Amino acid sequence: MNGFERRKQKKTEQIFAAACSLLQKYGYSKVSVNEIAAAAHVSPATVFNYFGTKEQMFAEMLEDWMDKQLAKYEEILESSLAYPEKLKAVMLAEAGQLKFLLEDLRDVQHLLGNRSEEKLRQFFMKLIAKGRTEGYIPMEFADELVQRYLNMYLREFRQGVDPSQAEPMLRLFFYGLSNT
Amino acid sequence: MNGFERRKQKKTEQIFAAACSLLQKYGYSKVSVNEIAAAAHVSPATVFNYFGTKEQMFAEMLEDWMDKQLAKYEEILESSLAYPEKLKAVMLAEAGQLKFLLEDLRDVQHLLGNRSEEKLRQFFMKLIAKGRTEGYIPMEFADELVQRYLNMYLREFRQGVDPSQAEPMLRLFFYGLSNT
Amino acid sequence: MNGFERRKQKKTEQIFAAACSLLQKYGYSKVSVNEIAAAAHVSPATVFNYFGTKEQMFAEMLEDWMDKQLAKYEEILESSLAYPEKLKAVMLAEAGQLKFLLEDLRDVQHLLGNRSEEKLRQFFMKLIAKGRTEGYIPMEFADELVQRYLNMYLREFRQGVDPSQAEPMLRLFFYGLSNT
Amino acid sequence: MNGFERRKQKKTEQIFAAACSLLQKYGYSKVSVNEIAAAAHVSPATVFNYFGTKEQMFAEMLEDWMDKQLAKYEEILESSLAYPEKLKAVMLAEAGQLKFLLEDLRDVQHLLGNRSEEKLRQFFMKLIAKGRTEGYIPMEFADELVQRYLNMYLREFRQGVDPSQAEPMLRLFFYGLSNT
DNA sequence: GATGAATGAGAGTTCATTCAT
DNA sequence: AATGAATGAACTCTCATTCAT
Repeated sequence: MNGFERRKQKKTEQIFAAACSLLQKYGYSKVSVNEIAAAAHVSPATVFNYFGTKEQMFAEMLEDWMDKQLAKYEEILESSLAYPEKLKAVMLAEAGQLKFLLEDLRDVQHLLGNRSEEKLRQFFMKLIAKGRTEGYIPMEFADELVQRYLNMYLREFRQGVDPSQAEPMLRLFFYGLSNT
Repeated sequence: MNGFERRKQKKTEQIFAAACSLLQKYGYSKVSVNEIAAAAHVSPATVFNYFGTKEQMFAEMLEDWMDKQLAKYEEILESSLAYPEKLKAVMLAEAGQLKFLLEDLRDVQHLLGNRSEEKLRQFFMKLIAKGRTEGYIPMEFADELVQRYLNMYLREFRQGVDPSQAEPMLRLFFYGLSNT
Repeated sequence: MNGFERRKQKKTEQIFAAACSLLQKYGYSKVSVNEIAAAAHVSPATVFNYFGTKEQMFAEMLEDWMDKQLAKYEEILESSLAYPEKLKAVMLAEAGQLKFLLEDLRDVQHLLGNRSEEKLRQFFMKLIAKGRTEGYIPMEFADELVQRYLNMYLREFRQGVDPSQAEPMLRLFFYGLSNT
Repeated sequence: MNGFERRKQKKTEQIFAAACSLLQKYGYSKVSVNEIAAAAHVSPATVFNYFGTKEQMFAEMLEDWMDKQLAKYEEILESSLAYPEKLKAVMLAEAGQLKFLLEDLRDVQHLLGNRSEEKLRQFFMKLIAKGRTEGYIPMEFADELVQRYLNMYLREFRQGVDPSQAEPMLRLFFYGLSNT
C-alpha cells in the first residue's frame, strides 16, 4: 500500500468513526454530512468523492462494522465454550453496541444491505446447526423460526441489558415463562 | 356537537389517518407536514393550527392510537378466554399495526409521551398480576423481567407474523427453546 | 346610540387598547392580528370586519390616539401658563407615551396618515405663532426651521427623560450649548 | 489573499451593500433574506452559510458600517478645522446615511450591539472633551447631558437635511432659540 | 485528489386574510 | 353581525450535493 492509499485508508476510518458515533447519538436523518465531515476533519466534498452519497457512505460504514462484528461472533462460535455460553456470549457481544440497528430501523436496515444481511443469516444458520448437533435445539423447531427467535433476543440485548437481567433473560430463552 | 366541532373532528381524524399511514411508510423524519396535509386534504397551516408543531401532532396522534389499542387490550383481558389465549390475543392485536413503535424508536417513543407509556405499563402490570394469580407466571420472575419479556414479544409481533408462525412463537414464549 | 352601536364602540375600544399596548411592547411587524384579537377578546375576523386590514386598523387606532393627544396639547396652549412653561408641558406630555412613533418609524409614521400629521402641524403653527407674539421666537427663524427644531425635541422627549434631565434639556432648547 | 478569500470578501460586500440598501428602503422586518440574496446575486443559502441567521447578518453589516463611519469621524476630529466646524462636519457626515438607526429602532439598535455602541460612546467622549478644552462646552453641562444633546442632533441630521437648513440648525445647536 | 464555497430544493412554521356557519 | 376555522403565500433556515480552485 503506497502513501496515497494509506492516506485514503486513514481518512476513510476517520469518516467511519465519526459517522458511527454521530449515528448513535442522533440517528440517521438528524446527522448531516457536514457534521460528519467536520468531526472527521475532512471536507464534505471528500465524503462524496469517496462514497457518492450519504446513504452509500452509511451503507459502507455499516458493512464494515458488521464484518468486524461477525468476526467476533465467529470467534465465539469456534471457541471451546459450552453451547449455551456461546449463545450468551454472542448476545452480550451486542449489548451496548450499535443501537441504531434498532432505532432508525427502516433507514438503517435497508442500508445494511443484502450482502451483510446474508452474511449474518449464514452465521445464524451455522449457529443453529451447531445447536442442533449438540442437542440444544430440537428438530421440531424450523430453522426459520429459530432464526427469528434468536433475532428477537439479539435485538432485545442490543438495547442494552444490565448484567443482573442477562442471566434470567437467558433462562427464559431456554425454558420460557413456564416454570415446571 | 355543532357543525364546527363535527368538521374539526372529521379533519382531525383525516390528519391522524394520513399521519399514521405515512409514518409507517416513511418514518418520522422523512414525512413532511405538507405531505400529511395533502393526504388529509387539508392545508398545512391547518395542521399547525390544530397541533402547534409537527412533533405535537404526532404525539397526539400516537396517544389517540394508543388509547384505542389499550381499549382492545382491556377487552381481551376482561374476556372469558383462558390466560394463554389472552396473551396470544394481545400479541396478535398488534400484528400488522403500528410498526413505527419500533422503527424510529428514538423519535417516536419520546413522542408517545409519559402518559401513554404509563397507561401501557399499568395494563401490563394487571396482565402480569392475572398471570400470577392463575398460575401461569411463577413468582420467581420479577415484574420488571416479565414486563421486559412481554415487551420483547410484543415488539416482535408488531413487525408482523404470518399466522403459521404465531403458534410456535407462543410455544417458545411459555416453554423456551429447550424441549424436554 | 343604540345597543348595537354601543357594543361596537366598546369592542373598538378594546381592540384599540390591545393594539396600542402590544404595539408598544413588540412593534408593528411583530404583533399579529390574531394576538391583538385574542387580547381584545374578539375574533380576528371582527378586526377585519371593522377595519379591513391590519394596516388600516393601526391607522385608525393611531388617529384616535393622536386626537386625544392633540386635545391635551390644545388645553396646555389655552392655559394661563407662561410660554416656556407651555412648551415644557407639551414636551413632557409625550414623555413615557407612545414610543412607537419613534420605533417603527417608517411603518407607523406612514400609518399616522396625512390627516393627523396635518392636525399636528397646525397645532405647531399655532404654538409657534404664539411664541412669536410673546417674543420667545425671533422672526429670523423660519416657521419650517422652528417646526423641525420643536419636532426634534419632541422626539427626544418621547423616548423618555428622567425628570432631572428635563430641565437642562429645556435650557439647551432656549439658550443652546454656548453659555455666554 | 487567495482566490477563495477574495471571492468570499467580494460576496460579503455585495451582501452588505444589498442588505444596507434594502434595510433603508423597507426596514428590518419587511426585508427578507431572499430579497437580499437576490439583490446581491447570491443564493439565500450563502447568506446563512456566512452569517448563520438573518439577525447576525444585519448585526455584522451594521458593525462594518459603523466602523467605517467612526473612521470618518475620527478623521474629522483629528483635522485642523475649528471646533464648531468639526461638529458640523460630523453631523453632515451622517446626512443621507443610514436612516434605519432611527427607524426600526428596537430591532436595529439591539443589533448594533454593545461593541459598536461602546465605540461610538468613546468617540463622543473624546469629542466632548475636546469641546471643553477649547471652551465650546461649558463645564456646567454634564457629559451625559451633552452626549444626549449631540445624539439628538445627530439623529435629526441622519434623517437628512437640505444644506440650506444645516446652518441655522447648527446655530440653534450653539445658541438655542432665544436670540438675545 | 482534496477542498472550501456555493447552491437548489425543500423543511417547518407564521400570519394577514377569507370562508362557512 | 360576529365568529371559529381554514388557508395561501411567504418566511427563516437546513442540507445533500456540486462547483471552482
